[in-house]
Amino acid sequence: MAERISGAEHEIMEVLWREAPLTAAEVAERAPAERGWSIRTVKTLLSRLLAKGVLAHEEDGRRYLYRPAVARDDHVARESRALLDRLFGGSVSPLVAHLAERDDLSAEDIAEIEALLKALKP
Amino acid sequence: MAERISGAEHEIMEVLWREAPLTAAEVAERAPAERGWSIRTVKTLLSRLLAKGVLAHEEDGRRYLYRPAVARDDHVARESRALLDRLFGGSVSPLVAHLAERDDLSAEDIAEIEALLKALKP
DNA sequence: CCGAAACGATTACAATCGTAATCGTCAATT
DNA sequence: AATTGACGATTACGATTGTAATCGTTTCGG
Repeated sequence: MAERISGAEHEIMEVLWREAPLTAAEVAERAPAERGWSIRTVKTLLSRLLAKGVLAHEEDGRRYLYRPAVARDDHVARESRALLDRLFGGSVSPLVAHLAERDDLSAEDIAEIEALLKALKP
Repeated sequence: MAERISGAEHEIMEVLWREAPLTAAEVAERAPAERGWSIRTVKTLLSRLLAKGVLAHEEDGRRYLYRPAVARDDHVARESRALLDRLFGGSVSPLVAHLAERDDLSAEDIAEIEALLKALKP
């Protein structure tokens, strides 16, 4: 497993992580409108995701019902780790430091993170 | 600008962000050994990065000296933002929450982030 | 019962990527 | 002067990606 998911494929996965199972047509309806995908394109992406093993399908008459075969959380964890490794030596604090330096942290972000961390200590 | 840098290209950029200017041969020497790249491959990647405008070159006799044309910080900021947008609704605290839930935060991480945030307040 | 619509499967095709090899040229060595 | 080696430029080629179109088959509406 641990198959690579491309950008367009990811958008499809987001639809199915939000709601599943769905038919191809339903996925197409729920896909981000700004991509302007034809139903054909959506079906191609669904096939590729099936082939990669990150989607599962069950037959519903002549159609398929698709559902995720990997948890969003697992995927998110892998992607996050990859970014931290690639850009920040593998740990989070440099990321936070970086965002702080670039004034990319709102007061809310700061408050939320502090609350989170406080809750972590017993 | 804002050209897309691929994975292999990124490794080349890391070399030049660390030390520049360098000749193609020097970049090849310093590239991660585990990639096992031939000098040809490194040269191809350098050309592509030049074409994308993220590297600059100056002539040194018959050779080129390469140096970054974009700051690592800017690149890192763009990549980080892209990940936060794609996976966490655009803000950092969900990322931290996610890592915390998955026990992916060491005590050190927590301490460092707290120190960082404390330093941010007036 | 027949034609149209809908499905999944297969095929298409250009762009990017990873990984080079070849080509033409110049310079240093014999 | 002829040869060898190093350089950048150009070309190669299969895999992946984005974005579909076509094909063969089934089903549904008339």
